[in-house]
Amino acid sequence: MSTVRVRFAPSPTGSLHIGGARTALFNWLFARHHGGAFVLRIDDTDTERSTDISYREILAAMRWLGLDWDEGPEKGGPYGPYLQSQRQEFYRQAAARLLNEGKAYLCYCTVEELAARRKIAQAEGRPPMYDRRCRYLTPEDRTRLEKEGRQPVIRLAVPDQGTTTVKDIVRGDVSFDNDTIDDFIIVKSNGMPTYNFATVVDDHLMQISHIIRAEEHLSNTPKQILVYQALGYELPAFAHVPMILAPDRSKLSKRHGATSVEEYRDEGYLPEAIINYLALLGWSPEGDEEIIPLEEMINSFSLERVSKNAAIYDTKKLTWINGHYLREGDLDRITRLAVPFLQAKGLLPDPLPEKDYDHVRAIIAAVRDRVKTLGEVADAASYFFTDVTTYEEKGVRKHFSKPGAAALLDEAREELAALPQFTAAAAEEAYRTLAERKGISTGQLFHPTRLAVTGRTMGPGLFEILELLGKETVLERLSRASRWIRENLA
RNA sequence: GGCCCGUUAGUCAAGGGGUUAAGACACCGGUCUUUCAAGCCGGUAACAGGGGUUCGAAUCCCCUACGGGCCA
Repeated sequence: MSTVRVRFAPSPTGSLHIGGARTALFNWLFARHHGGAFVLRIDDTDTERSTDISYREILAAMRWLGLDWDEGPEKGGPYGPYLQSQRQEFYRQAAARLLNEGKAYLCYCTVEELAARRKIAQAEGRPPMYDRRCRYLTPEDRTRLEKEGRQPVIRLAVPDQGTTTVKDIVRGDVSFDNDTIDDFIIVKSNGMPTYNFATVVDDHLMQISHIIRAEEHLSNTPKQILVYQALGYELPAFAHVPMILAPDRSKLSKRHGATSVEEYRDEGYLPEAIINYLALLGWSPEGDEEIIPLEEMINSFSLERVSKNAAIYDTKKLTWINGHYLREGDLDRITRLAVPFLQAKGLLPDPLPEKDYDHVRAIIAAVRDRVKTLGEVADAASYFFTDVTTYEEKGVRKHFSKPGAAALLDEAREELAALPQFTAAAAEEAYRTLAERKGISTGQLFHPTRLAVTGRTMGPGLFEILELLGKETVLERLSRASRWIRENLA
């Protein structure tokens, strides 16, 4: 079996978006499944749009997701450099060879001329393809055109008959008639290679065995195959994975809300949740499981089980998966990840004093069952770190408005104040005894207390909250609530 | 416009000639509970349309529609 080598080749023109991350993940899973190499290559040939910030963001996002590359930027490898902008010499050589062998030619037509001819062709109902007029230029023509100061492009001499078939692992054989492919440009007038050319040269030089990429590249593949053939390169295997679309079925873009990995990270999604969700978008394991540990993903991943149809990106399931990992994840790790979110809201000092860590961890343990993201942890836990100044209106109506509500809180406060050991169990016992003595239901006592100490009607178990808050705070909040009721509801 | 790909519930998605057409998210109901979640139990909901082929089509073929992509 020949070695599996795959690559992910993003353009550094923005942050790593969900679609790119999914493509990267499929490549990564395929490589890990086969014990092959996952290569990261940066397609920065578009010097206008490529930025260093984007480059760094993409690398950071890949690392954050855990998609480590075996060869690539900041890592190196035997087939570098891994930035296309630094590989000009390879493209130049390949193009020169094609020119020499008569498989490519210089074209002096200007963009304006081309546009004009295209317009005419369309008006006459002909396909707007390049008419190949420079393919058969005489040396005299060429000198004349060059004297005019024209900067030539290099075009591939495409056969005008026959078909080119893409053998695609996901979609089967897809054929294109060669006469629908024009003599496309492989090197621009500024000397830069086009995508269809550079990618072939690099994939060959880097010994890529399987090209796994988004479906939008399927239509470009016959052109690339023609380049492979002209250059005498062996063809890799192709696998075009379906696109990820926005809820309105259009291409995913910024106007659809969060679409980049960074944004999800900042909202408090866990990398393993994003990986898990993305894996399920376009691929399905054989069983019924939706929560799939990474190991198992690697074991069971195969391109044969990648679906053909585009998927609409919907965050509801992602959020559910995230909630799952938040609940099940190692508590220390979740705590470490949650702390920055609490600090960002000003609920915790930065850095967090070592002595406070256990307390914070206990709070995270109490609230993480009822939230879906780390961002929500901060909301859910706010009253542990800041005073309660307002009470949820619905709760006030239900629990504070009854006659005697304030007196009841006072009474409860007395009981708690008398406790020698302020623990959840002791508080609960005191409360149950008090409720019984007063002949009221436990709820009639529990609900107003919860509202008094948290300002809310929902949350973790009441006595867990009391213990976490500590005696002093609880007593203080009970008196404050009692006072508030007398002042506002009397 | 030409070429290419696709179409199973709101969403992901299994199923590839014979199935009561899986499962998950979401939604709704029940249960548990001091609340809210989680968990558990249950429910609503789908083969784009039309022609073939076949004893039999979600599954194979053709057309149409719709969606998407590529080329400028």
